[in-house]
Amino acid sequence: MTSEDLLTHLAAFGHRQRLRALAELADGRMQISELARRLEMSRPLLYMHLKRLEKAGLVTGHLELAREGRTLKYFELAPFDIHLNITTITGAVAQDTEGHVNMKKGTPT
Amino acid sequence: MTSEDLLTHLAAFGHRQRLRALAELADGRMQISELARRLEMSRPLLYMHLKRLEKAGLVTGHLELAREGRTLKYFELAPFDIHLNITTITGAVAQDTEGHVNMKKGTPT
DNA sequence: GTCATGTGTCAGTCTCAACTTACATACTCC
DNA sequence: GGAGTATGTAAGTTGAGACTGACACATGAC
Repeated sequence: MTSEDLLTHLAAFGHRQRLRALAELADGRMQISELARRLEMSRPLLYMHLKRLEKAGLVTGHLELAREGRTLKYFELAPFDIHLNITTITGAVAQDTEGHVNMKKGTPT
Repeated sequence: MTSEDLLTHLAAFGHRQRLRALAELADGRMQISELARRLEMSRPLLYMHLKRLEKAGLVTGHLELAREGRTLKYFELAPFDIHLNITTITGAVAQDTEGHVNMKKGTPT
């Protein structure tokens, strides 16, 4: 894991509302509007948080058609378990310095 | 661990320069100025980062008098190992809701 | 048709962390 | 007395993330 990835994860975790959202999803999948009501936050705001969580790979979302034809978007937890210790950190930072020549993606060959 | 504590830790970790500082300190203790030179960042800026790390309990700093009478401040790693998984998060969030009556310090009676 | 529900997004505002520059102090060596 | 190095801090700028409000669209029920 590069420090880039590690920081993406840490940034995703590092907010109270997102921790609460993850905790809610621990019970099972839930649709956005329902989750917004439970967390008592505006839907656009929750939407932003969920996007961030999804980008980090901590949750997954997918649209579904309900019986009535209405489209509902459900989010559910993705499994994760990050050990935050000095070994993880030095490893991540080391990968950066190793790849400092091609820190930008691409140039694989 | 409350979510307050968890967020403090996550915020402390969640910055590239602080990860680099932690990685440097993995080799052993170091004084501020030396560390600033190695990381190629301004001393006040590093100072701020170290304060944040110290507040989260990830590093410890202490002044020392060098032979020449000069005061040097050394920082060294504190042991830490946080498992970032859904159990940790739900536990932290649960502690918040338990104490939601007196989330603010004080007002005990 | 209107009303209620759902999703998706945009244009703003606002707060705070990050960062720079500058200052003060203390010590050593010349 | 400098000049050099160290710590500690304060004032100011800046940029990103958090947040609100409003809009668009679709569907079902009345």
